Amino acid sequence: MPTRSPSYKPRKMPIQARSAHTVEAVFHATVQVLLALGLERLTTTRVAERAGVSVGTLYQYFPNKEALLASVMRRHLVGVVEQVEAACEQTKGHSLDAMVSGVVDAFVHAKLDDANTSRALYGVAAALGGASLVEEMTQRARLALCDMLATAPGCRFDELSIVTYVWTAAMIGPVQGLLENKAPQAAVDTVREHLRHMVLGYLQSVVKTDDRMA
Amino acid sequence: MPTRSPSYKPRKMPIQARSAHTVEAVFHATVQVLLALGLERLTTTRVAERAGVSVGTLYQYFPNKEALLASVMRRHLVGVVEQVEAACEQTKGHSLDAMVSGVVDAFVHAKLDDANTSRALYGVAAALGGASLVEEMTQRARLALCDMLATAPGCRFDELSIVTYVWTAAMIGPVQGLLENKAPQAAVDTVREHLRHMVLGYLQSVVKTDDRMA
Amino acid sequence: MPTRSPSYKPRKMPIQARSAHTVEAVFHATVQVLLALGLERLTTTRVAERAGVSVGTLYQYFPNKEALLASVMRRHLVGVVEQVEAACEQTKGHSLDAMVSGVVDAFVHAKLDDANTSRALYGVAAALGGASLVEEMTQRARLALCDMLATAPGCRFDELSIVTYVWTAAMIGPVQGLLENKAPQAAVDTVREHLRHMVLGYLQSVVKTDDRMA
Amino acid sequence: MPTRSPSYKPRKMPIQARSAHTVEAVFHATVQVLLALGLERLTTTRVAERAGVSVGTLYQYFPNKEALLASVMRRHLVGVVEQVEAACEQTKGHSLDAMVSGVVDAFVHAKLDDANTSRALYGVAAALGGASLVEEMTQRARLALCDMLATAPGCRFDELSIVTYVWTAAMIGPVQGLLENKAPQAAVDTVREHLRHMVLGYLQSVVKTDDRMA
DNA sequence: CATGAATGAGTCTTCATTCAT
DNA sequence: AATGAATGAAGACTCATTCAT
Repeated sequence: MPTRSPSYKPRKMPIQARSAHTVEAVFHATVQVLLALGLERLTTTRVAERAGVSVGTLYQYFPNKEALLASVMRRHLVGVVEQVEAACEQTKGHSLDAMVSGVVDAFVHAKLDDANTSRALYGVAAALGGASLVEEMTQRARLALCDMLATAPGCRFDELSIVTYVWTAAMIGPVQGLLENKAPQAAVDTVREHLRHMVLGYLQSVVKTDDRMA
Repeated sequence: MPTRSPSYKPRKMPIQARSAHTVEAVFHATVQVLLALGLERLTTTRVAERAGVSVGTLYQYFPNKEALLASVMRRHLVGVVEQVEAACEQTKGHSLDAMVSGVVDAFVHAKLDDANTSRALYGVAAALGGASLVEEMTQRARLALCDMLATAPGCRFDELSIVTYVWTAAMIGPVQGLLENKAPQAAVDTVREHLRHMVLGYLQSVVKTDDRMA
Repeated sequence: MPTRSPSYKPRKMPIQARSAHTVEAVFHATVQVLLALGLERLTTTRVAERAGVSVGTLYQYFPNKEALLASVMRRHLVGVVEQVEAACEQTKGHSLDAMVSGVVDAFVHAKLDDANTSRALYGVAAALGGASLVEEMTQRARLALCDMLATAPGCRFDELSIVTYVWTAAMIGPVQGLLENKAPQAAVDTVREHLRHMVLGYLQSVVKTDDRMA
Repeated sequence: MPTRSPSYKPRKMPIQARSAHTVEAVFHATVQVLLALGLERLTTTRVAERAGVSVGTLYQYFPNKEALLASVMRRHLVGVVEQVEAACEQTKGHSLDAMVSGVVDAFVHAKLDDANTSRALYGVAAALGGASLVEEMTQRARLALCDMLATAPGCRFDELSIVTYVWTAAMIGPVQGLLENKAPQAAVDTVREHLRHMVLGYLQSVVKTDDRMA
């Protein structure tokens, strides 16, 4: 019987690569099943099949169904939030108008870019009891918005936390509807334009402008 | 206060009233179970128990679980939409500001007034595949908004359907969050105030004013 | 408070007439439901509905579902057996040929005359545990056949009970198939002709003829 | 006989054999339950229990209760039909008498050999709406009979399809009764003898003999 | 007697999860 | 690590039967 080789990380790359590939396949399969059959009929077996692995393997990577869904959700949300954060970072110090355009565009773009996943995940959040995941991501976004707004030249906001709350919460609905084709004429650009107007109009009506002298 | 009639036929309850009472109890129980256990663990048996009737009875009034949920949903949505429609009707011909205040207040009021149901039903819509119910009610609300906006003195809106779409879709998120205590400080009045500003700011930035004088 | 009138049979006729009418309606409805939905989906409620009465009323006339089915079954079988018995009676003393023709024709006629009921009841017998009903009716028919065969001039049968058993059992299948359109060409007359040949051929090959001398 | 290989991987049972074993157990259990409790009280759970597996396992092999019953049915019918087909094949070119004896004996033997299953399945066909299964198997048998009869020396049959129809349909009843002990004296051999006489008598009375000589 | 709402035990079927191979 | 057969608790829904009106 040969002694165990002392190398604790044998074939590290290939194995990790395989893992990564499997996880990727499972994520993709989850979205596919969600899209094709809905959350109601999403079963772990079905996902595994679609991913080309066995259920057992799926359970090697995710402790249970809920964790799987949460993972998919998290991945999507992180992607969206990161784009929003980037937009916030980039428009720091610019005009309110530029900020709003940047953020709204980033959000719409992030959602539509990954439209299938967005659509698939609609409804999953609610099923994930508490939805603290969404809460967490929303917080991150709001924090970024806060930081950005603080750099708006000549602007000051009372109740900043409410402002970011309303902004984020109000922005989601119209975009979600876009994904479901509930928006009239499916005019993505038009809706984005309107969203910009809405948010900008909102901010302007609650901002305290530093009076112009000095 | 009239004395009770001698009740010469002591039917415990008129047959029709009994039915109505049962349905009412089931509706109420559904919301209770939803609130206490969530959609995931909402069983028809559980609902029936909570309602103080047998499953069989429940199935005498609702063909299946989905129909039950849809009924509860519809009832709630109709209630909300009707209040919005009433607000629209009442502010016809008034200023944009009055319209926005009226509608926003009506919506917030309707939702918070029936807060438990609202909270309970969050997530149910998604589970009701297609959710054409929500769609239908949203249409009604948007139609009412159209009619109302058409009477705003000196105002004209291009893309009215988009305007009502964005308005309704944007208004829902912040209010829903309010119900879930996701809003900071839980300041209902403040959020309502902000919503008014947001919608008004939005409308003003997309309206074409008849600058007839000058 | 008037004393009970001593007449023990008040409104006898009308009531019995109503009863008879109700029973009739229920019988008819049972067959209809059986034909339309099959035994599997035959429910007492459904039968009552179709009969235009309430379930409660149905249960006033039949103690339970099984009894209802047994009643319908019995009625049908009695009808058929009686026709066979009559045919037996009428051909007593005639030739074997005449007997066979008489019985086969009577049986086929009885079944096809009440074809809907026959079709509907196929399968019910098996569900009526034991099917002692069928057994009972078959006995009656066989007894009649015995009596009749005993009068066939110049014929004697060993194992008469086996003969009647085989005769009855063999005759049923082909006729049942006729009802279900399983017979080729749906040629009722041809099948009947063949049945006659079959039974006659059978009897002739097992009969002991009294040698012709006087 | 080779010695068992050292079995270096003591799999309790090769995976395929396990499946086959499970299916076999379920089939057997179905018949047992049918015999002991009847179709009415046959539950998938009950069958699974009797088979020593869980319901879930049963459903891994049969999509639903109906399919299970149909499988058991088909298996039985195929077994019977194959024996009839074999008998037909073997008596090709022989005398009518030999043909009839061969087929009748084969049928009776097949049924009685698998008597439990036969008894159990009585009544199942009717519950399997449409019962196209029985129809299908009957067709196979009739086809074989056709082929066989075509080789009877000096015999020609008009309406061959009717002949095979009547033959098969008539043969079933008496044998089924035998299984249920409805035949008097339970004299299997006697009934078989009678069946032979019946069928032979039938065929002789409808055959057109080539009276080539004379 | 008629009615039909209520009952609840009993069925079929699904699916998350485990574990022997 | 991978596999996928096995598990069995749980849920949706039905329906024979009863009984208050």
